[in-house]
Amino acid sequence: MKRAKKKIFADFIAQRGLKTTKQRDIILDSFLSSDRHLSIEDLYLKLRAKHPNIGYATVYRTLKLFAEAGLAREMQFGDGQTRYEHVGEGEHHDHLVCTRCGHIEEFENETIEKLQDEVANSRGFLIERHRLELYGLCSGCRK
Amino acid sequence: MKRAKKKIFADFIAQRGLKTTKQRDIILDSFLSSDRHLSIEDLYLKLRAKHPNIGYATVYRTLKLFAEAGLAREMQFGDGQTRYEHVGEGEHHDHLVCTRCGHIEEFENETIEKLQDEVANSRGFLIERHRLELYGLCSGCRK
DNA sequence: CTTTATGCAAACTATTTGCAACAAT
DNA sequence: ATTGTTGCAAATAGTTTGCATAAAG
Repeated sequence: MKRAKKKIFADFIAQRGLKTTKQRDIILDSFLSSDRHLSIEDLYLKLRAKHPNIGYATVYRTLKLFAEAGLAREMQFGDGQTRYEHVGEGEHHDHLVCTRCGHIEEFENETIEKLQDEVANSRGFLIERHRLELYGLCSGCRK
Repeated sequence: MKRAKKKIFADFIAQRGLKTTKQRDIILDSFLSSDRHLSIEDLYLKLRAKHPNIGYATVYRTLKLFAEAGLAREMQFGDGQTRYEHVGEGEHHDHLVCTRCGHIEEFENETIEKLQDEVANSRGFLIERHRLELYGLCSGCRK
């Protein structure tokens, strides 16, 4: 799966006439073996630990490339930190966000999606995407 | 209704030992007679037209006060602009956002809310609040 | 060789803060 | 008088960009 995603990125790079670089390899590798909702800063710090001379700008630019390649998606959970979440093909999910510890869980619910479509239809809206986030205390933090 | 909200704010101000000022009156008045999802910048520009010497910082600070007083709620729709929406007591609604013209509509759906609670319960989450936004083309922009 | 990528620092955007002058109580 | 408020400019946080140098094709 990590292999498959690397392939996707390699193809994307090739097809756009871009170049394979050491940095992109490192960043992709680190991204793929990280938490599914990593903030840019966290990824940057994680990278710096092993590769002290990698630049912040490169991380930003490379994450944008991942997004264009369809490997990642930019997300904001309102804490002022942009996160990139891992994207699998065609998959979609929503989020539970713990306001205390920051833990993020994913969920899917067919019925909710269906109801959303109904709402949109009744208003003449054509939905492209949506976001649904439930904020509160995770089971761990409730105690 | 505008009157009622002004009363709420006046009470809030009094009860906190804060002061009534010309600026706060002007900003509240302008806020109350604006679009329900106004960006800070839009409000600022609107204000500047009549009151050229009002400061950006004052607008920021005052809007935060409105939020604390329960008159407004801070919202982000991902375009880098913070908006403040009007809040009525106990009311909650979600949003349809047009990605082309920026139009924002509100909707409510009991069933979706109920399903959200179920999801949260099944994960042991205690929901404090949620956000649901449907992005796409509004009826006008579909043509 | 030619073109793209990198790292750094400077630029930018949205927002917040310090502070002296000012207004409300 | 006292305390909170304003407007400005400077500070901050997150992100983007210009550019000379370096690396990939």
